[in-house]
Amino acid sequence: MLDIASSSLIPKTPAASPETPGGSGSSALLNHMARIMRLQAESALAPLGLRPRHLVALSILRDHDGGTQQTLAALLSIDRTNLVGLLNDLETEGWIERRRDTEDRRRHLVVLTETGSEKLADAEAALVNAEDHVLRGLDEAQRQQLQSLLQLAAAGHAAGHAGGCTEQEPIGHGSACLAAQADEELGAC
Amino acid sequence: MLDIASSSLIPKTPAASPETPGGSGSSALLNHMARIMRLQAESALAPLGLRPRHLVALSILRDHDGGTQQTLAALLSIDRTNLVGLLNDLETEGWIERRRDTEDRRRHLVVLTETGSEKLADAEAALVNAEDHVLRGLDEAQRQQLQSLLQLAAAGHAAGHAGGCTEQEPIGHGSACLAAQADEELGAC
DNA sequence: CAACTGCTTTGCGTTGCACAAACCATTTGC
DNA sequence: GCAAATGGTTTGTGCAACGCAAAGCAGTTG
Repeated sequence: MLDIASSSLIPKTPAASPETPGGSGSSALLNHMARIMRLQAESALAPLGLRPRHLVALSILRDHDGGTQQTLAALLSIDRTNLVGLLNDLETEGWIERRRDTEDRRRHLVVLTETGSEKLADAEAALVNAEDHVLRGLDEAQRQQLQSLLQLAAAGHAAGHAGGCTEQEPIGHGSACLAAQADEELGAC
Repeated sequence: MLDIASSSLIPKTPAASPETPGGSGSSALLNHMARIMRLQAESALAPLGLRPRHLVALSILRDHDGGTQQTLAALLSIDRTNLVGLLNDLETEGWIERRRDTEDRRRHLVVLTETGSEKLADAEAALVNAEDHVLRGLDEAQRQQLQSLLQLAAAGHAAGHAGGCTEQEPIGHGSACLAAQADEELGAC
């Protein structure tokens, strides 16, 4: 006999009880919602010549303008050889510039150009409908709340680089953090 | 001259103002945080023989047990040929079963097995540290809040399938939703 | 000046998909 | 009764987004 009660598309219980310490279940939910958002974002961004990974990089650059490639790779948690390719895309379009650090000419400082800032603003305007659609289960206040919490989490992650280990290393490895070292150097200048 | 003020890892301004209608900026933040979470999750899940996409599928199944493959594909927003491969993985491990629908023998109903429920619980226990680490910028109440908002968003997405178009189609296409059709059929039984 | 660092290029491999075509079993509608 | 449609499966191709390794160049450091 068909089990009707359990076959509805509407979830019957939350994945984790609200009182669960450490909030287990966030991982699956983040993955799931991010994937759905990305599918919508790809359609919205394609006419602008952007891909979601470009958007993420430009957003991070807006907040961390003028940092080194090392710190960017750490913030984005990607391999530096992949960062090079990503920045090549953005530079080719004129959205960023690599500027040689006068204090250490081995380094580039990566800055968002005016064109890049405008493109990012265009992209975010293009995404409003996509985000409204994907987040239609939330009201306006809840969307703001989600955004704020994600921003706090991202800031905590960035700050964690200043004080801890790289994301690529699983938790517990004690090696010095590249971003932390770079940040300390900048702080000392 | 090195621009110290703009080179810190700590973001200087939020990506979007809290009063921005539609909360633009969620897309980049979701992508970014999901990727960071996934990197940690992969390490935590590997000893259990799970990958993040397995975790997402098992989590969705816990909430939507006994649904058809069609509705699962719609919920997960993946192509049905990819769903077959994903379910083959889960079935091989004994975490799910495909049961023939006695009312329509073309269909399988996909159910989480007891082994699968246990494996999912194990996975979530393994992820507690990863989630604590990735979300260390949030306090306990904020993590619960984030989880609740993501669950609401996921529920809204699932409900949206009951009443609207598929995720694969960009917003605005008016074709009938497969999941909506399936859910209506189930509701009528 | 050797050793190290920041970045770049090239190459290889894996994962997670989308998409297409073809097929089988079953149901539906005329 | 049968053609058309449906649910699922298999095979194949291609692509994006990575990780990782090796090698090399320019520049800095001790």
